[in-house]
Amino acid sequence: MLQSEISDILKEFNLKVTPIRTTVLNVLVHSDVALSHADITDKIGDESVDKVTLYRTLNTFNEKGLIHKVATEDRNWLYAIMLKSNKIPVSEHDHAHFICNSCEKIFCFPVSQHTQSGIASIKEGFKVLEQEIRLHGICPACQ
Amino acid sequence: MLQSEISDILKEFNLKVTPIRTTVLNVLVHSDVALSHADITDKIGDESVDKVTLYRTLNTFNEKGLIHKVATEDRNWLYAIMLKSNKIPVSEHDHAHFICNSCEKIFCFPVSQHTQSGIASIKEGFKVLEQEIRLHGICPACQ
DNA sequence: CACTATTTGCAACTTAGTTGCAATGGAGAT
DNA sequence: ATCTCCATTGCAACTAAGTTGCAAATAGTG
Repeated sequence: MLQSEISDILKEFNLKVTPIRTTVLNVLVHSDVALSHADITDKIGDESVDKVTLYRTLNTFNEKGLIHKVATEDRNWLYAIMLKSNKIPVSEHDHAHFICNSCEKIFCFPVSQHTQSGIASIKEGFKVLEQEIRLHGICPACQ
Repeated sequence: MLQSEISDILKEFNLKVTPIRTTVLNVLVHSDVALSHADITDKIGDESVDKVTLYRTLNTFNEKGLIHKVATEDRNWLYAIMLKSNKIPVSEHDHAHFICNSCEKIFCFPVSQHTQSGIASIKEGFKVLEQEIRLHGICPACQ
C-alpha cells in the first residue's frame, strides 16, 4: 500500500495526517492479526514512539471507527483494522476473532449475516444489538 | 441453596472446604450475572476478605473448572459459575455472554450444539476447539 | 507567514493483579 | 482427640498496563 493511500484513509476519517499516525496505521494495515500496544511498539522499532502517544493514537483510531479493540484473555488490548477487499477500512459491529492456542495470534474477520441469524434470538427477552464471536483453536500456520 | 450443598460442590471439584471458599462460592452461586473482584468484595461485605486471597480463590475455582473468567471491555475480569438446572456446576467451553448496554451486567448461558454448528467452519484452515459468543444489547430488566 | 486548535512528549499517577514469605488451618492417619 | 503435613491465607511490597495534566511542537487553513 502506498503512503498516499494511508494519508487518504486518515483524511477520510477526519484525522490530521501526522508522522505518528501514518506510521501506526501503516503497521496495522500490513498486519493480518490483531496487535498489542507492545507489538506495535516493536514493529515501529527505531524511531521510538512515546507510549502515551501510541495509546492516544490507538484510542483515537478506535473512536473514529478506523480500528477496533479486542480485550484478550490476559487482559490486554489488541488493535486491528478491518479492510474490505478494496483496502478501504470498514467499521463493523459484528465480527469474529480467532485466537490461536499455539501462537496466540488473534485473527479478525467479518461474519456472514447468515451465521449471525442463528444466534440472534438466543434467549427470550434479550435484545441483541451487536455481537462478537470468539473462537479458540489452531490457526493454519500452526497445524 | 443449603450450606452443605456448597461444601459438596467444593468437594466434588477436589477443593478443601474453607470459610472463604464457601463464602465466595455462595456469592457466585446466588448471582445470575458475572461478578468482578470488586463486586464480590462488596457482596461479602463485613467479614472482609484479603484481596490477594480472593484473587487466588477465584483463580483456583477457574483452574478447576468450577467457574470461568470473562475479560470485559474495560479490561477487568468477571467471574461466573454456570449451573445446570439441578444446581450442579458444569464446566463448559462453549457458552455465550450477554452484555447489557444499559446496566452493563453480564449474563452467561450455555449455547446449544445446534447454534454452535453454524459457526464451526467459519474459515478454511482454522481448527476451532472452543468458542465464546459475546452479545451486546438490552437485557429484559432494562427494556 | 501567521494563527489556532490539535497533537505530542514527559513525568507522575492510578489501579488491577502478582509474588514471596511467614503464619494458619483442614483433613486424613494414628 | 491429637498429630502431622501440605494447602490455604494474610500482609507488604512489587509489576505492568494504561491514564492524567501540562507545556511544547506542529498540521492545516487563510
